[in-house]
Order: sequence, then structure tokens, then C-alpha cells
Amino acid sequence: MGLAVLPIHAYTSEILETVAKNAVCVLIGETGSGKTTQLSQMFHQAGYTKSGRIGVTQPRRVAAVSVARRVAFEMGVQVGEDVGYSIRFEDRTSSKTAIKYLTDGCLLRECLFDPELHQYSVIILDEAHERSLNTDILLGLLRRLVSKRKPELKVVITSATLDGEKMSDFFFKCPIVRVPGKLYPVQILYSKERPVSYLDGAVQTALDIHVSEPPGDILLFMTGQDEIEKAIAKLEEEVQSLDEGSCMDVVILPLYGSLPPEMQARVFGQPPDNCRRIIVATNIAETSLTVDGVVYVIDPGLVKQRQYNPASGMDSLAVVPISRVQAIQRAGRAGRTRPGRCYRLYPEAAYEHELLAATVPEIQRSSLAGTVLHLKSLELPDIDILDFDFLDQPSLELLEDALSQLYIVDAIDKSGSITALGKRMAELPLEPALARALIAAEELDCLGQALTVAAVLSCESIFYNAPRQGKEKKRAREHGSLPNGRGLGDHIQYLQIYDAWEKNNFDLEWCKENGLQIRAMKFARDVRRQLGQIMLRKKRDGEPEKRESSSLRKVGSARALRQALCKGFGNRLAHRLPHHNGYRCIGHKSQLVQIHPSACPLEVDEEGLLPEWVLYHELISTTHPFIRHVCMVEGSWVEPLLKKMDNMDIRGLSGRKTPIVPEKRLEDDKAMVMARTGSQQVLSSTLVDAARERFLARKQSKANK
DNA sequence: CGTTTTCGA
Repeated sequence: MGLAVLPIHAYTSEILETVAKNAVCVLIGETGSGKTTQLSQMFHQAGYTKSGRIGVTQPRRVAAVSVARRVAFEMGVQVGEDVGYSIRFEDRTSSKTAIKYLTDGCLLRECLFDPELHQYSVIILDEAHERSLNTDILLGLLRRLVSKRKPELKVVITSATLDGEKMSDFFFKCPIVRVPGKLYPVQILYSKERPVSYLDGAVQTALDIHVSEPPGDILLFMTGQDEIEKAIAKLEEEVQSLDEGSCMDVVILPLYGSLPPEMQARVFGQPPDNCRRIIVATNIAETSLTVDGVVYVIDPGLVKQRQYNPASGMDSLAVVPISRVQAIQRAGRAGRTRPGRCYRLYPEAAYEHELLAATVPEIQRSSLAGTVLHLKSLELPDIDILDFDFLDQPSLELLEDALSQLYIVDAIDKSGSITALGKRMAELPLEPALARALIAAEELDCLGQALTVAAVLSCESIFYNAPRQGKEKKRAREHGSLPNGRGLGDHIQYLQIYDAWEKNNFDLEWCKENGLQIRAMKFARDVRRQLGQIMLRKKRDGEPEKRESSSLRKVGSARALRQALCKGFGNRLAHRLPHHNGYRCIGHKSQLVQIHPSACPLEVDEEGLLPEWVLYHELISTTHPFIRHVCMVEGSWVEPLLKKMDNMDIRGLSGRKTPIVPEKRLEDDKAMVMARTGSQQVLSSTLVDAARERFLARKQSKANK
């Protein structure tokens, strides 16, 4: 077979010489340079695999797998032999494996068992410019390791033009090798000013291109599912009104992460002849997925980005301007197959002066509890977490928050040293709070259930939210027949749903019928299996096999399960929200925090009222900064509650865009209760107090009898 | 009457 000559081949000797002379080097290789597939082979041929393996990290699983396949093919070997890959749930390597592709998360996990990574003679950190949380931690660890394992370990960091110097400085001013890429020119067109509505502006631009420009697909970036659907609806409407025959046919396709795989596949299928495609996508199309045939890119310049607020311990999603690196990346999507065009819906001055040069790295906008625990468990000598060398230092608040989170779940002691418990927790691929809950569950004999809950909480929503169907009033949501936890809360509901699925032999059709995300359910099953194995491995000492596996099926009372979850999440919020003293909380995902019923002043009584309280933080911090606490409660009991409470101050809440309680600033110390039924209502804090009093009075009168 | 980007162990 004839293998194409790639730009990187011309640099072979320069690269090999640099690597021979230096422990680390930075390689700047633009898209199409061939670095991802060729570097490893180059080192293999140069004999570096005689003393160990070549490890190449990728930020994404699919990339690790597909690149390994490609390289195996080029070398004429089977995947899993000389060339292999290792990703979560799947290790395709053997003792023969000389070149190993793996996700950066996987390499990080290997550090736990072998901090000096002795199996490797070369480590290539690919796509380091993407600055994923895991890559950043690896960068910090490798910086230490390089000096330690000199001269037998070689490290190559591949990065983009922009931060090559920075990477080199970080690695003791190591040399930089530049390799050109292979991309067609993309003409950039700026708007004179920002459109009033970027959605309308984007739709209009797409139509203009469609009616006046030569063939070629259009890629339009939007921030989320909802926006994508709106844009598509508008586009379709406008396209309808075009004169028939005035231009070519057009298909409009959505593309976003939670879109079911078969729908995503439509974007990669063969387009009909003589028909233009308009693909409306989230930033998934920026790096993760590449759509062939795109010639025009429309870039409104925004992304939805997760942000973590250490003061409240919550993350939120915010629409923010993209960085220049992202803008360049988006434009590049137009030049993969031939020269293209990128329409930026903002002025050039905005690009130059308003956009950040690079995206704020994830390490500066995530909770670092897991990261810090990981680093602590490596027991690196002479290390002070607050002083660890990161390429970009996270804020002190972020680090202190991580330490306090870890202290609360007993993972570290007062002096900041990792505890035995903390060590066990570090081995579980979970956020520390959930890891703590699992260990508590083991002691409370409800591990089986806790595993399920932890697994379901580790995946994206298991519910499939179908796009709105036309103008039908009722939203097509099919999971009405699923167990609802009987008011026992989301966790119990997850447990019941998973158990029901298991009873149906993990049938995928069953998932479909009940409106569940097949992908998420499968993922939960894999996670559950993996977590179970890790929990067992730790317990193994001295215990017979059979007993072990039965502990995975152990089922305790709902109360035991709650207690276990509380052990992980308990106090976390109470700790931060002194207004809520007396309320204990357990967390649900990262945005919702439930107050445990047993600690709620309006406890469940014989009438079955008040099964749970939920604090909905995102609402508090992002939309309505004047509201300090919002309690969101399940619909099932709201009505009886409303009936019971008279003289209530109920205010309607109609969506995020309109303010609740307009123009009225609330006192800081007033907790708000938001009741969630079909419609949402806000109750004032005095009602909570009144209800609490009544509850206590009733309890008192019962006690007197 | 409202719903969430994207990766990863």
C-alpha cells in the first residue's frame, strides 16, 4: 500500500536529534502535519522501544482508539499486539505492545500504581494545547518525572503555535520543533458590528451563503441544544419561502453531544447529490467531530462553558465569548478539503481586543477536590499542594476549597496528610464525595444500591429529552410510567429505574420505550461494574471469593442508603451556607443539592408530606443573584402543602429570562422556597418558618398524648 | 411552565 508522505516526514532527523539530546521537547504541529500517527513510529524505528514502551496520550477515547488502529494498519500488525490502546473499560495491549495509545485520564490512573511510569521510555502528550484538566495534571507530574528519570525517559509535548513558548518555559526552556500542517486557506470575513440577535444573524448569514455562494456545506456554531433547535426551525421556515428552483436543495442537520447516535450519524453519511447541507452544531464540531465537506463556517463567537464557583461549591454553565484559539480552530473547519470561508459575526476589533487569547484552562474553572486527592495519594515527597507546579496556577480559593472538601469527607486530616480512607477513595474513579459515600455504604451494608446510585450519577442524564415535536402542546416525554421514587427523591428513583432495567435483562428496547438514554444507561452499567471491582479488590485481603461478590448485591434499607450518601455529601453545603444551619444536605449531580429529609425541619410525617427539599443553586447564582436560597421541592406533595399553608405569599416564576419577584430586592437572610409543580412558584421564607413551627407544635402535641 | 458544552478515570 502506498502511504502518503506527510509534512512531518521532512523533519524526522531534526526531531530525532532534538530528542536524543534533550529529555523534553515541544513539538508544534498544526493539523494535518501527521504528528499523531507518525511520531510514535518514528521513535519506534529509532530504537526507543528496546528499553520500554512509547505512550501517546489523547484527550479523547475515540481518538486513542482510531489512531491506534491507523498506526497498527500502517505497520501491518494487529491492534493489541505491537500497537495497542488503553481506555477506560477497555485495555487492548499485551506484553508485546511497544506503542500504546491511551487517554490522558488513563495515564493519570497508571500513575497511581507506578508513579514513575517505568513501563515507558517515551511519553508523548498529544494535543496538550487543548489543556484538559487531565493534561494539565500530567504536565505538572511529568515536569517532576523528567528530571528524576533522566536520561532514560523522553517526553514530547505537542502543542499549538500559541503556547509553544509557554510550554517550553515550563519545561526548563526545552527546544521547540515546528512542523507545518496541511490546511487549505480560509478567508475570514468579519461583521461590521455584532448582530442584535446572533441567532437571527447566523440564520440570515446561512441563507445568504446558500442563495449566492457556490456549492459546499455550511457549519454553523450555536451554544446548545435549545438554540440549535430554534435555529433549525427558523432556517427551515426561511428555506420554505425561497423561490422554487432559484437555488439548490438544502438539508439542515443538528449536531450536539446528547443527540442519539443514529441522528449524529446522519451528518457523516453520504449527502444527496446536488444538495447543500447546513449543519448546526455545538462546539462538539470544533475538535471532537470533523464533518467532511464543510466549506463555509459561521461563527457567532460564543460557547457555553462550565464554571466552578469555589465560594458556593457549585458549577454553572455560562454563555461566554470564545477565545482567539477557538475562533481559529472554528475557522480551520472550513479548510479541510479545499479553500473555504469563515464568517465571524463580530467585528475584527472585537477579535483583536475583546477575545481572550486562549480559553481559560479547565484547571482554573473546575472543582479540584479529585485532582488534589489524586496528587496527595501519590505521596510525592517535598510537595505542597498549594505550591505545586502547574502550567497555569489555579487560584488559591480553588485549592483551598479542594482541601476543605477533602477534609470534610475524611480524606485528609487536619495537617493536610492523606488518610487511609483517602487512599481508598483516590482509587475510585469518582468525585471524592461519591467515593466517600460508597465506602460508607459498604459499612452500612448497602453497597449494592450505592454502587447503582453512584454509577447513575456519574453519567449524563439518563432521561432522553426529545426535541419539541412541532406545535404539539404536550411535550413528548415518554418516561411517565417509570418508577418515580415515590417521593423518596431522585437517588431512589435512579435506583428503581436501574433495577427495573436489570429485571428486564438490560434490554435496550426497554430503555427506548421508557424514554431513557441508551448511551447513558450502558455507561452506568459499565461504571457500576468497574466500581464494584475496585471496591472488591480493596476488600480482598483474607476474605473468600464468594462472600465478596455477595457484598456487591447487598441491599439495605432506604435509610441506610441515605445515610451513606449523606456521609459523602453531608455537611458539604451546610458547611458553606450558614443560613441553613441545622439542615443537612446531600448532593445530586453538581447543580442540585438536596436537603436530607431526616434533617429537614418539615420532616416526612404520617401523611407522607414533604419527602425532600432541593436547593437549586444555579438559579441562585446565575439568574437571580439577590435570592440566597431556593428550595425546590417535588411536585407530588406541593399541593397538599399549599392547602395546609394559608396566608402564603406565592409568586409565579416564569422561566429564567423573566425575573422572579420583579424589582423587589429580597433581604439576604431570607430563604426562598420554590415549589415545583407543573408551574413553579416561589414562597417566602416566613412560610417555611410558619410550617416549621406548626410541624414542631404537632410533634409536641403528639408527644404530650 | 423549563431542561445542560464538551471531554475523561
